[in-house]
Amino acid sequence: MANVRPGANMSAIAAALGVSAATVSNALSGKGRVSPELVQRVRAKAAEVGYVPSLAARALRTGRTGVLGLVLPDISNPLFPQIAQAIENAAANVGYGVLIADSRGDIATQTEAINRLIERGIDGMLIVPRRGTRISDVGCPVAVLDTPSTPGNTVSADHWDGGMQVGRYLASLGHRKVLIIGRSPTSNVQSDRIGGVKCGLGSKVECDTLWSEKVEEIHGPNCMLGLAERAAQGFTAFAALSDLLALRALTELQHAGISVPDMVSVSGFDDSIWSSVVSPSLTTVRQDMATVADLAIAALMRVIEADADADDAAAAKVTSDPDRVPMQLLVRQSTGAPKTAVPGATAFHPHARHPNNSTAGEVKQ
Amino acid sequence: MANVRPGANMSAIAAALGVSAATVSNALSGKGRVSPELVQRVRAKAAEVGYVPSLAARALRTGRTGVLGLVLPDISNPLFPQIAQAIENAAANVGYGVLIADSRGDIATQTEAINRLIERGIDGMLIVPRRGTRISDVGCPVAVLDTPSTPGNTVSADHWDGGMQVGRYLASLGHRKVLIIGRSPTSNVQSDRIGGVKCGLGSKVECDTLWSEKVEEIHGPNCMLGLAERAAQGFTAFAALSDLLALRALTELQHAGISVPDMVSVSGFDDSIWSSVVSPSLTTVRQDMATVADLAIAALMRVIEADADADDAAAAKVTSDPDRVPMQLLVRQSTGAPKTAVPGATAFHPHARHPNNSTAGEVKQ
DNA sequence: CTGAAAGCGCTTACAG
DNA sequence: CTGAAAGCGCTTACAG
Repeated sequence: MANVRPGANMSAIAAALGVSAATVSNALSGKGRVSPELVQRVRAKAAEVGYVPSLAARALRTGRTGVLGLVLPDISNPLFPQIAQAIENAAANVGYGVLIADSRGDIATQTEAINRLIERGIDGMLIVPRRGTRISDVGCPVAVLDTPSTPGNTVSADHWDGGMQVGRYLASLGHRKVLIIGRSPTSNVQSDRIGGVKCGLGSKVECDTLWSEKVEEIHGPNCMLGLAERAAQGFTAFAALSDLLALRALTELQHAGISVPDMVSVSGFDDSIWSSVVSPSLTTVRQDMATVADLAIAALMRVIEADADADDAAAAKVTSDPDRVPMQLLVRQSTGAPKTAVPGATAFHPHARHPNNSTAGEVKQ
Repeated sequence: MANVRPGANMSAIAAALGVSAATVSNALSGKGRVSPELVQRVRAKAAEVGYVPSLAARALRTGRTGVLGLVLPDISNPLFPQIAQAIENAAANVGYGVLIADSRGDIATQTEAINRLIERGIDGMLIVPRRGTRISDVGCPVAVLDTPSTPGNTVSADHWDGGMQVGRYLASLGHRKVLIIGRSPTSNVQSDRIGGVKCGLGSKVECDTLWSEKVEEIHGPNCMLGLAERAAQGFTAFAALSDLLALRALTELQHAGISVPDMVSVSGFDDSIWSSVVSPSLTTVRQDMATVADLAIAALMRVIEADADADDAAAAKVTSDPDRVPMQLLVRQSTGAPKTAVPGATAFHPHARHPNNSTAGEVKQ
């Protein structure tokens, strides 16, 4: 009696209409050949009694649950909300539910989480893998998200292209000495972004890369990155590979009395909610997560259908090569042309910008 | 054949052992009285063949799916990752899965999302309600998260107490003019936090409240909040009711050349990942989300069990009054004693603080 | 302590 | 175009 269904099941409808349950099933699913007129009556009755199909029964019968699993490396990952929202929506659009699992940064937990999902009988799985994880055969259709250079099974935005847009844009503003700020060289996403940035900057721009992870090994977590010194060395643009790093750069520079964008420019990646709220708002690159999600779900659906028809069994996988989704540069206030005279870190104008920095004038390139 | 189960079901195990399926079921669940020796053999066989129970079949039989629904007002809510992670973990600990649903800030979508979950046969639901939403009878056990002043069915941290800790701390530092920064006066959470802050500050401290929503109505989204002017008026501490607002305050002040915490202090709420990464790192208040989640799940379990035993049917609800979870003040670098001379917004020392602002020395009060 | 039987609600060949 | 029947894999009274 834990169930709160309005009560009516197929048999009830069938009885009420004096037909068989099979006919009700066929009428409702539109599969079997039922007379249009009967279909109408069945539909009407179903609506009348507030019929809600039992997904459990259907799952038992068909072997498909209509549920997908979403495995995240670390739910506290700032990009997670965007991913989860996009996936949930894309799945709902094709009638699927989404069960979440968190691997808490731990690879053992990731395996555990995957197994729990499998035990729940999910029809397919979306995995945002932990860095350095190889997703092996998990025994159900899998789509891997967000690591474009991983071969096979992968759906992702074109991070390299996003990087190129940033590089080109900074070069066009006249920056000649750019510091790229990444977290870890082992991240495929960050590698792709860096490659793009460098390509976009071109060979005439001097550029160096700073890994926050390495600085932290020496100075501890969330330490200063020494950006004031870099600015003094003549770097006029700081291209962070995530908004988290960009925010860190922005506040560190401001803290040191270096005005953004008057003295140096800062940009990020991901268009997280925080990037538009800070002052000055951050120039960033947005990936079309909705499209990524749609592609991932579509790929999964293809495999699931194929699995159901032919008997390819467990070996089936999402086979399409990385689907590429364009990225979009959002130019906001944290970037601008460099000063002709490279500034030291002392003299500047605190009130150089007008207090009203509405983002209404956002430019999309 | 969409199923990838290792194959063996209860009948297979029963056959292999020459016993009945009922016995296998009883042995595995530990319910029926089966001889210890037989239990051993059944367990061994199950492990040997890699038996995975069919949750679908169990659900059909028992009317319980072992799945909970998590309804979120807006997945892009910065607090969502923490909530989702805590809930997923707490649910997994009691053998439950978590299906997510996003109401995308829309109240119609929220209803839709709730219905979708119900149709999937979830055993219970956790709702982080949209502001101003009244969660009526949804036809399954419900626990409401995060709005402490909502009566009944609610589990949440003690936001009022968190506010009081901030207020007391700022007063103890010597601040005598404090600006509270909230988003919207309609938020129950924010109201509670404000009440606490004011109480903690005591009657001798002058304090004013700024609502970002109201400022934005005039100046547009993400506009400046006019904090530099407030600093000039003598406000020395800015107590934001969320880290998002705190970050906005921090960068706006820095942007205007006002040094934090040398000239003014800034604090937030929620301990989001961003608050520890910026410079100076933000003093904030952390709620013990794990405990909130545990309480919520426990309350839900209680109702679900009761529902299964007695036949209280659909009316059953989480009845316990707001469970109170303590909040924890994390003192970081964005707060300090006020300057004796209230500063104007011009002269200050850009390099007053040492570049290495490791958060290792975090103080917990 | 163990087993035979019924049934959860659906879908799917197979007859008619 | 419609129906009778079997069965997905489990659990739960009920006998023995």
